[in-house]
Amino acid sequence: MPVITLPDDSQRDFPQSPTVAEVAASIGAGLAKAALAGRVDGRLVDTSFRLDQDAKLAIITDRDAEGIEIIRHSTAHLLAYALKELFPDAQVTIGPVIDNGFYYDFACKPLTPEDLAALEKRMAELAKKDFPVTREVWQRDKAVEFFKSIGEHYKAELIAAIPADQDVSLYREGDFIDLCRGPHVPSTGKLKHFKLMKVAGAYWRGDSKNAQLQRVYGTAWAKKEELDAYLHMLEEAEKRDHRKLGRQLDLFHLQDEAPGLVFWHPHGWAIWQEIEQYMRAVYRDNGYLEVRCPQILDRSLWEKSGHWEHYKDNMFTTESEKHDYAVKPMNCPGHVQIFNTDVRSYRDLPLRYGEFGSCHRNEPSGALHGVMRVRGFTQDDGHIFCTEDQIQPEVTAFNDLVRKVYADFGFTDVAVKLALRPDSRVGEDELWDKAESALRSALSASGLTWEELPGEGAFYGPKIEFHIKDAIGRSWQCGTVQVDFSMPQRLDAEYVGEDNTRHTPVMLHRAILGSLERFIGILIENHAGALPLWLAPVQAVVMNISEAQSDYADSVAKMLRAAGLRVECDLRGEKINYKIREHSLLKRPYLVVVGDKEKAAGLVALRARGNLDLGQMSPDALIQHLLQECSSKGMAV
RNA sequence: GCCUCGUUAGCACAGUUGGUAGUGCACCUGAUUUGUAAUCAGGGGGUCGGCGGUUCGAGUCCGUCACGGGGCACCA
Repeated sequence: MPVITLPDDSQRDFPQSPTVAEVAASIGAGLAKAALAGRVDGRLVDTSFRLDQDAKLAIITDRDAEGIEIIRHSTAHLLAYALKELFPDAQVTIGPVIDNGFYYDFACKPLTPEDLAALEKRMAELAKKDFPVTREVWQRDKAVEFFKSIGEHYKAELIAAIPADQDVSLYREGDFIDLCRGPHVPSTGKLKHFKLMKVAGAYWRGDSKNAQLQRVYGTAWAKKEELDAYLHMLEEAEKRDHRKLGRQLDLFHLQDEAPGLVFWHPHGWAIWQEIEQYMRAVYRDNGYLEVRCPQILDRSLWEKSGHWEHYKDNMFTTESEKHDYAVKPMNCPGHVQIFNTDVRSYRDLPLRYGEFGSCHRNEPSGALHGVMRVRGFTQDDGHIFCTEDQIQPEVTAFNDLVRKVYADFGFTDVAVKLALRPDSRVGEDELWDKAESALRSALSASGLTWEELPGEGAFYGPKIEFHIKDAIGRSWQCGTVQVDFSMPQRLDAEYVGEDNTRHTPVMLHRAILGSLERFIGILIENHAGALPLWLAPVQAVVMNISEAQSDYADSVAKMLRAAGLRVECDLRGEKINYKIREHSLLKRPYLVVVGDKEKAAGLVALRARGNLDLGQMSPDALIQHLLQECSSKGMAV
């Protein structure tokens, strides 16, 4: 007679072993209806699961995170069911849950958008029939045979990879049966708010040598409002697309003759310069020495650094007078060359070099995306040469610096990840232990919490990654700090220690913004093009109402420019409404209007982005207002 | 690089079952001198991505190449 303990610690006795669904029903009819699954002693199970001994049980509904995952997972199965109905020759493979939804990979003919619409319709029909979803346990070999017999060879291959002595669970709904660990919703009627998003190619087992499958992406939610909100977020993301805004706001362009390389227009370059000058001050105020290294270096150096062997496919190479050269894909070897030009003492360490390093990498054409992923980019790259004992304090200081810089750009939600040793790596395990624990203690010392990613580190050392969250909830990896024991050695960097013998320094690779191109793209999307005043390419537009005030307008613009502000002057013979509209669409932070009244009083009328009337003020007061907002890095609305 | 969907004026798009191209904005000219999100009138502009094919006839159908979007793979 099992005793079931519920999350509120209340206990219920049952005369015989109840199922999860029966326990839910004993609590209330509403809960019975809402139940999607159960968590029994921490393990997720179907509502049909029978509790034959004492257990802790939580009923999972769509208000639980697990509930939504189960809905998404079951919706993926529903998609497979619908697809097998429409295309009986198709083979199913895998269909996992992902952020906001799910996907399912199929071996079948290429799917069109019309196919997606038809699939979605069929899914809705199948859901409406409210088929029970039932679980069956099979012997592994029988399951393999069964899937082979119905022509599901991918599925058979997946099951064959499961140990022979292990039973497998299959789920059946209507005429469809699929291998799955579960749990699933009790019936297809629980699946109401979903949408198929897109179809794309994907490789079997994620390997480009394998067959290409058709991957259908979908989204699924517990409530209609959640689905609508998600679709709205996607629309919002589309509106914020930096490629579109880059053209509308005349910031940059790309063209066929220079794939993955950006032409920065005057307004885009103004943003760039503001950021570069800001970061230059960050270097200066934090003990970095700015340097500049050559773009092109001889092959022999790249061979020594290991790039020629490990990174050649991504490097642009060139030849002159029988010498091979490569355009630099990274700045680190150059910085080591500067380090090596003198005998360094332990007293010189830590030695920090910073560079706005322009790098080129021959990225695959399919990887290119606006200014976010390019072939030519500039990093706010720095390398710190230090001793092993200095790793921890240097990394701690860097953690603080990164978050301060992000805050200045308006990003306060920063996730930290620690990527640990990969299988293929250089260096003794002892060194890795030391490096990883130095990074961990640096993170603790900074008061940060972090997620660890085993196996994701670089071959030369572990790394911390900083991910910033933007205004619509998307996450972008920007900053990183990496410990490198290998390159200083390969490139013969040395310092003389306290013991008067030569040692190899440790090198920390670090970047805060990552690539300037990409960071500007992120800023554009984060602010939907309406950059905060200090970054805005044009900070104010002075405009006259009629020709009579053009001299005065011009003199106001000159005063603002003399104060260091980026200002345009619009003296065209257009109506003020027209000018306001045009400059508002260009997302200019401030519009300065002067008419006869302002001219006579020596004032200006100020309008801020977002339709805000700030009234009249003197040009001096305006300048104070703008400069103060710039220095506070005040955020755009 | 692979799969897929696209490519029509500077930009955003329309173009019905094949019958030698349209709309809006932008641009140019003229008039208007305007008080906080579009003044009026006129005008110019396209080898419909390239090449080949089917056809009396192709923006429209077929093939191919280039480029772009999305995804996959890649991202030291």
